[in-house]
Amino acid sequence: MARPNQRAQRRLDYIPLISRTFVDLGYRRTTTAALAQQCEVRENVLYRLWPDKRAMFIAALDYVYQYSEQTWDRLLEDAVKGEGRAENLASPAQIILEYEANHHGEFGLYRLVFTGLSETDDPQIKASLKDLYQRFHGFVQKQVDVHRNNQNSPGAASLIAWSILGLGTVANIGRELGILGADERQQLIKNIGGLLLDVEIGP
Amino acid sequence: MARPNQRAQRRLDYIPLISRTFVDLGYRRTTTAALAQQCEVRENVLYRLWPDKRAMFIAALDYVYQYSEQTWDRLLEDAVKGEGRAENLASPAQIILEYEANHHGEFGLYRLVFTGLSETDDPQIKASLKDLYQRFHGFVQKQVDVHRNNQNSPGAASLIAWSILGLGTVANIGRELGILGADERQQLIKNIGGLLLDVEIGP
DNA sequence: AGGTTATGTAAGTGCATGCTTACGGAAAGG
DNA sequence: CCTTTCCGTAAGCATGCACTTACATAACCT
Repeated sequence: MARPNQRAQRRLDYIPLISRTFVDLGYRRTTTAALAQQCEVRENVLYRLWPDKRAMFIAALDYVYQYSEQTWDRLLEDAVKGEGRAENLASPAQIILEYEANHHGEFGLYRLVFTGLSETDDPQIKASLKDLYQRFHGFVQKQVDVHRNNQNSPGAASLIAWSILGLGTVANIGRELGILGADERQQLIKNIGGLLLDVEIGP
Repeated sequence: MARPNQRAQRRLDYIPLISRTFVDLGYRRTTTAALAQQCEVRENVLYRLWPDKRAMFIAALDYVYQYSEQTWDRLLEDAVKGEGRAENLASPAQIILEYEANHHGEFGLYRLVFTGLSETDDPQIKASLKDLYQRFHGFVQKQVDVHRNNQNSPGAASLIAWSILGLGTVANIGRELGILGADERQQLIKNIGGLLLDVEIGP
């Protein structure tokens, strides 16, 4: 026997570059040649790590979401640490809203989702996208639940989480198209998002 | 001279079919061959009516949005007529929310937008999309303004309109991916949307 | 050392696809 | 009737692109 394969590691090396390419170009416009160039290898090197282009895209989806969630988690951890001395009353949900209001989806999560939504005839891509969105919604819902102390009707947090996802989505579309200014975007996420967190939902 | 051309009319004949194809397949997966087949003509007939595939897509965008807005306008007219005798207190905004809660974006407007968003490197497509979204936002904002009697801070209606667009967007994504059930979708648009209409926005 | 396997480089293949060209015929105006 | 312009059909072209094959080299294990 000889040479243990390091495919797992190499996948990890290339995935950020691959993700960036899919984010910038979209699924269809991303050619395998472009991916290879971005990774500074030949195309067939990538084909030794994934069976086809679709698999590369799915891996990118997974990576970008995981990376985003990790970022939010770290953000919350840091907030907890810094909270010792101050009268910081912000809930995790508020902290994330504040953060997202001032950042601009730099991971490209939404762009991947948009381009993926044009490929939902492919069962695997659709399934990956579904999984991503469920995790995303679940994550937000958890924060909403904590914020509200689970005190309201059980479905409320889910609805609010969806609404907040909607805010983020439309904020990104507006920015992408150059319609929504930075200040308006900020208000949208922070003010409306903040209102949604505390909204009372009747039957 | 001979034979006045009827290109305008023929464009009108084909655009619904072309739109449907773009909605179903997305921009990239829609081949000119598929468009031609759908219209029951040869490809080159379409190329006599539009300079290229992109122009066909832009025409489809325009058509689908116009059709949607027309539908809402008619809905409001009908509501006004039927209102004579009853104690119907619903505002136009509420009527549209109610309608959208029970329908499912059958015009495919959102699907066109999603697929178009992967083509925003093309200046013409981006410009068309921007125009569409501005009209869409303007339309919703107008309804919100009427509902609120312009009484609040000037920016409020715009923010609320964006939020409602967000609700519609995420509702369509959730449905597309099979995550959001019909009932939850309905609540999202009607209940949360209704709350947003009357929300008070502080400074 | 030697054999096995991963990795690098290069070229190529087959098909899909946006778009074009060529031509025969039909309709309308003079 | 005759000319001019539009319309239908068919074939084709050039390119782009996902994916493959072939082979040389370098790394690792026993």
